[in-house]
Amino acid sequence: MPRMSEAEKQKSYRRIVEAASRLMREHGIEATSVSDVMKAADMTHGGFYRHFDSKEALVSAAFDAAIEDVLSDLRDAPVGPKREVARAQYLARYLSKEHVNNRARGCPLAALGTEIARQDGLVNPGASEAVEQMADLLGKNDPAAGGRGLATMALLLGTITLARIANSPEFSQNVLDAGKRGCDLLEQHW
Amino acid sequence: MPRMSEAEKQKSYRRIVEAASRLMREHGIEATSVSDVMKAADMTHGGFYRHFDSKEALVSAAFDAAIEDVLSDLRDAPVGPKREVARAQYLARYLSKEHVNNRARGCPLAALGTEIARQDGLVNPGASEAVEQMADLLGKNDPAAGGRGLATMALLLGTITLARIANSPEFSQNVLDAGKRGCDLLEQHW
DNA sequence: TGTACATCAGTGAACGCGCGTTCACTGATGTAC
DNA sequence: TGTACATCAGTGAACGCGCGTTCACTGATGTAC
Repeated sequence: MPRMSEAEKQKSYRRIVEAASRLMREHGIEATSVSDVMKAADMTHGGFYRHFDSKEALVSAAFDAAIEDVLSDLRDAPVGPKREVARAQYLARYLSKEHVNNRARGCPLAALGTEIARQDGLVNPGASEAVEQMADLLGKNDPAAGGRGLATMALLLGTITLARIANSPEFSQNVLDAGKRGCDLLEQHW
Repeated sequence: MPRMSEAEKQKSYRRIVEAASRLMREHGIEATSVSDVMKAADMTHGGFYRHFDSKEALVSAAFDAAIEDVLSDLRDAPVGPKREVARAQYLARYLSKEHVNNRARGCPLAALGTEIARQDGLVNPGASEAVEQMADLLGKNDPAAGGRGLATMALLLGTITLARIANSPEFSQNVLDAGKRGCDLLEQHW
């Protein structure tokens, strides 16, 4: 039945990136194979290279898509009180049980952080930019407080990681509560 | 020339665990093969299974060794003012450029955190215990402050992860400075 | 203490397997006239 | 508008490779008498 139309090709591309973004957050980059991704996108592995030069290129696209996925609400809220509401919502959602348990749809930095910190290739510039962007969104409201966004972000990221390592729901909740309190303190006293 | 004496076998075991602990922190668990580890321990891969049932068992031992490596100074300091000094030193070393750049000898939670959060097998109980232990050491001095250790730990972990993702030394240093200031605030106001 | 023998730490070839990537092929799509 | 042809998205077999693990083998170690 090939060949597909240009419009169909774009749909395929989006299915591939979406599947990769989900699977890699869930299982990690190395543990997600090109075949896994293509299966999840309802295709066979052979067609992959009509869309990407390499797995590495897919990783980069999937990471960017995940960042967009997770940051767009906050970024698109107009500066002012609406932004503040969006920010509070963002923090509450970030430090929730749902986020701890739903890696596939959660923050890609929390899902892949240590794996990305090791990669020297294509992803790294995108990841570094993502950190700056997210820190800006979290911290910039009082411009004197340069590092508050970064510290908040580090606390969020670390909290989710620890909450996911915790091997009981109670301990995991303790971690989340400590992270929340820490966030509040940073906000009040920075 | 085999077989080796019992004493030699124990030395081999320690070389394997030490090499694994170093290589896995540096390159990640999945990216470190049994062969890589055995080569680094000056042996061939075949002998590995005289010491471990599987790679998974090695991961567990290597993780525990890394935790011991990184936490023993702090744990062994006697409670009281000496413990406080050790704690301050620990924080300063944790949030240093050297720690950012020396993954192989650094905190295994910062090196492997998101990879371990995904593992359901042997490592997880050890990792969860390590979190509790480290949080205790960091936070317990005023016992009312239950979660302070956890929050501090999350902030440390997240800061190192972000500092390693940052793609310029300046940005990386900004992250470290923000983390330090955050730590101080948690300490003063918790 | 000396001898005979079982044990087993380490070697290196081999196993099946899944990985990332390539390729000949198919046939609908897009294009040129 | 219709026809002839090049393009190329997707298929599925195949590639070399490195993985975790197994195994027959070696010979020094440890043990029993």
